[in-house]
Amino acid sequence: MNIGEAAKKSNLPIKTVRFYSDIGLINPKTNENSNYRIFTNQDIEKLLFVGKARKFNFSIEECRELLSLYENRTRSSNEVKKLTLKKIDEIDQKMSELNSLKKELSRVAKSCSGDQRPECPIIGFLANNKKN
Amino acid sequence: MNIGEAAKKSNLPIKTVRFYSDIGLINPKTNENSNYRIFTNQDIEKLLFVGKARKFNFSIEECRELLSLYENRTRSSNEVKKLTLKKIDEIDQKMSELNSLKKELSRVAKSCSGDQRPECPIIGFLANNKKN
DNA sequence: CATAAGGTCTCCATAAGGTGGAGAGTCAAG
DNA sequence: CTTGACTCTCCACCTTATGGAGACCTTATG
Repeated sequence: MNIGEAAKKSNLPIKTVRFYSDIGLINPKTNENSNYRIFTNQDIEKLLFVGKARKFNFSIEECRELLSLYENRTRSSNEVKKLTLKKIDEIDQKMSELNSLKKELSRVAKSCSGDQRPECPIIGFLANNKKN
Repeated sequence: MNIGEAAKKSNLPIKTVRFYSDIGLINPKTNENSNYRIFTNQDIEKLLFVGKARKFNFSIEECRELLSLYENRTRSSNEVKKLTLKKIDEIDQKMSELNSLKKELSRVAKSCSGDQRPECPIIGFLANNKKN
């Protein structure tokens, strides 16, 4: 099938499918006459796989890795699990960063009267390099 | 002072200071002879301000806005507070996204034996386009 | 058969927020 | 004067796409 149908079936924008093909995440064949990309059902499966993995915050390179594990019938589930646990760790880290961020911002926001006067503890906080 | 000292004092990489200067976030004077940038203490303050705001997830454009509020002695604290509350909202949203992401990943990771066998529910999960 | 509409192609630009390197100019010390 | 350390500008690259231009292909219709 052509790229339009492939895009529809994989729920990805055409541009994205073309991009994934450009970077070799998938390798559709090429019609020698028209130069059109030709997608198989297997390509669609891979696109769906990648689409999902991307939604789950796996990077393109991780997707590439997962795809090769996906294709490798002799790989151990261990490798896949390791990648997943690493991803969970990253999410944890990100969340705790965001959490402390939020705490500090909430604190300064609370201390700001938010009125018409120019005095603002938030600005003071951001400008103060000595503490915090 | 020159850019090297400015970078040290503001705890930013030289390249970043130059970048901020290029995009007009700060506007150091220029030595006409050497073409070197000349930074004042006020420039350092601004750099520290931006450095901190960036850490707190304010975008460059938001930093630009904050800087102009910072410099504007007649602005109301209201405007600053509004920007901060918006930022807190964004953080909340991001956190809840990450949270559901983590839940799903944890679930599939838990269901994976992580051994030498190739059977892996994670791969199955990512490959399955029909449900979840 | 010609033409029009719609698909597809490649190439380039843009986004954010920088980072890295090349090659040239500047400055201060020995 | 030379050496080394700084700094300059300009360009490319990173990630993950997205948007448009201009050209080519395919299919349907008159």
